[in-house]
Amino acid sequence: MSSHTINDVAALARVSIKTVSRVMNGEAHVRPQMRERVMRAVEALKYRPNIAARSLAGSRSFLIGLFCEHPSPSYVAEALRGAMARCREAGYHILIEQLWGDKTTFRQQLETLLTAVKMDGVILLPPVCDRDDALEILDQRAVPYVRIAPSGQLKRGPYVYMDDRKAAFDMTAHLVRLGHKKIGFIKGRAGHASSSWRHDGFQKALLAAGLKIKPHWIQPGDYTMQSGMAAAEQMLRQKDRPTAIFASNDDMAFGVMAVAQRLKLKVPEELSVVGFDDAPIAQVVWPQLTTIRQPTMKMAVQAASLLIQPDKSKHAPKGELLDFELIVRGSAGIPPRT
Amino acid sequence: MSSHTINDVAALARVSIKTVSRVMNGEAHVRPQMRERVMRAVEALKYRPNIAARSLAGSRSFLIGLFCEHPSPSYVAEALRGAMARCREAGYHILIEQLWGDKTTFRQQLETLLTAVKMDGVILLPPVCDRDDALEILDQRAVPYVRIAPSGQLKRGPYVYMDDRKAAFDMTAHLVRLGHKKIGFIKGRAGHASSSWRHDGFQKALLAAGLKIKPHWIQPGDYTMQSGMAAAEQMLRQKDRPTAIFASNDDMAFGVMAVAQRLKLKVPEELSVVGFDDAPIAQVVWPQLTTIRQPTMKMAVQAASLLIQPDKSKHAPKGELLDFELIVRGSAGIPPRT
DNA sequence: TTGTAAGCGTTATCAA
DNA sequence: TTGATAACGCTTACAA
Repeated sequence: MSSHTINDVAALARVSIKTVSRVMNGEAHVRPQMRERVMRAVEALKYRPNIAARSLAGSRSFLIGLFCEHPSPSYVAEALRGAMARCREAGYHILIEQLWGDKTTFRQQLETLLTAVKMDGVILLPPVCDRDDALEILDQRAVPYVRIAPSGQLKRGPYVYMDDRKAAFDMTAHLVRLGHKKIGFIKGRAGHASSSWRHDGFQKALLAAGLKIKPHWIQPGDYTMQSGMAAAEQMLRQKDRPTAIFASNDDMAFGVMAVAQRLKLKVPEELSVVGFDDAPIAQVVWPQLTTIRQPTMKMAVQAASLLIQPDKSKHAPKGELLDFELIVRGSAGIPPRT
Repeated sequence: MSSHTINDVAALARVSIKTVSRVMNGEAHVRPQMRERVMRAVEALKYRPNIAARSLAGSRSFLIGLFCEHPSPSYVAEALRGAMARCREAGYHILIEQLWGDKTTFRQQLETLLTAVKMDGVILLPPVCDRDDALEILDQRAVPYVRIAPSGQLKRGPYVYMDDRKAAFDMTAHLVRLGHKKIGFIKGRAGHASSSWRHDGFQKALLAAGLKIKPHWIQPGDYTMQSGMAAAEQMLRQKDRPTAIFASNDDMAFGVMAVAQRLKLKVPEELSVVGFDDAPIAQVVWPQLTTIRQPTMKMAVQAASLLIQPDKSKHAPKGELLDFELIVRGSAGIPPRT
């Protein structure tokens, strides 16, 4: 019962271990007849190559690192799902690691990690994917990596992403299509690349629709529910208030909904609210939130694929664009008649 | 720069590789002087033992598996945090794996996994921790495991858990202390062990307080928000309605809150609502939900510890009890005057 | 207390 | 197209 080794398989198939190795790795130059003989022995013994031995002897470890700063955000779970699914197909495994701290701590953690365990590649989740020090160490050690939705350093290495600007554009266009002419916007945290992209998309869409951009309909925010509430207060307490509010993320949109409720403004009859992210809660609040969904799982699948089957061509694109999803739920409707 | 091996360290410290090995593994019978000489070399070269080589040669792999059915639930992230923290201290790493499916699929997945990679131990999260087939395979291969909050098979192997019955008892006592005499209860999904424990604790507390248990104040549920809404309808539409409702989990409590809002019953002024789990949303709804918090992170720390330093004593307890937390927030208050 | 030598289960080298 | 044999970096016996 104790697991068999390559020697057992070789003995049973009456070939050398090298031939078994060739078959297991799908190498060429093996006669079909031999291949089949080996496969039969493999099946019979339920042989599975030992990952540690492979890692030690060969150039592959069948281990892929997934680095995050914190495992709680829902996109981490999504990414995990995608990465695990793709890895399982290919016989790879996910080593999940938490990385954080100032440059010194971080560097030490990462160096220790990389020398202790050889990884065939690494998937970098936000915000780790935006750390210069991480990229520097990985580059230096020639550990392949793919970043998920990075917000900067786009020339540094391969990444998968979605177009925040276009998503914000489309969401705004959706509101316009519903008939809204007075649309408010709550910006994300200053300094975050996503903040400016989303804001940009919003403005482009208003311009394209020939709508006015009133300064007091654009409020600052920092991606927290509190900031969403504050921004909503500002916009809704005024005489000339918007009929729809586009918050740069879901948390702020929930803040808007809370304020609307307090002001006895019915959503969506009197005020449409839309967000960005599709947080799990978006389906729990009432009305459910119209929002943008990042294809996080697909991104992780893609990232894992890039690491498992590295694209040898020199012309491999640095960034792979994946489609977002505009999720229409109940929180946005036609504007009230005036 | 390319990572150094044990030979480099031995050469630099002018000792044999065996001595280096002894030092790295904290073995006894090494003179302090030697130990220090080795340590200096280790520091100088920033040497870290290669995990694959250790795994192949020795009895430890420094790999701990974390098995879940789905990575999304918030307790998975919590457990991940705990396990990663504990593992990092000890130089271990977390291999996270998704396991699911019918007996055949599941068995195949697990067997493949276990023969491919040697793990020093495995942490089993719900609901995987309650699968006979999982325990059977692990037992058979003598892979150490610790289950987190299992709901059955308590004699089969070590586990960490919290006392659901006592938690439900305490929560009920909390409502009684606030002055409630008419308390409704929504049961969890039939068949789940937690359902009966929680129900049991509730009943014990009512008895202890000398309060009546009215049949129509106890409603069935299945842990979904919908079932919570249905149960709340039943209880609140009647003349003689409870002043407080204890839902067996947070999702159902949210359902209760939604119904209360629809019926224009103010929470907590006219109706107190409490839940169980401390889901992330519990802090987002308004009023915030009074609930019970499982010490999931601590459980995972404990579980990892048990695997890293296996308790050799024969008297090792099968189950380690950890304290829950009763989190008092705004959704429960004193009952309305009649 | 220290060191030598033999594996661990693969892949890589190179000859057949 | 195949196969002996030497790594890979470490732990484990066992000897000194």
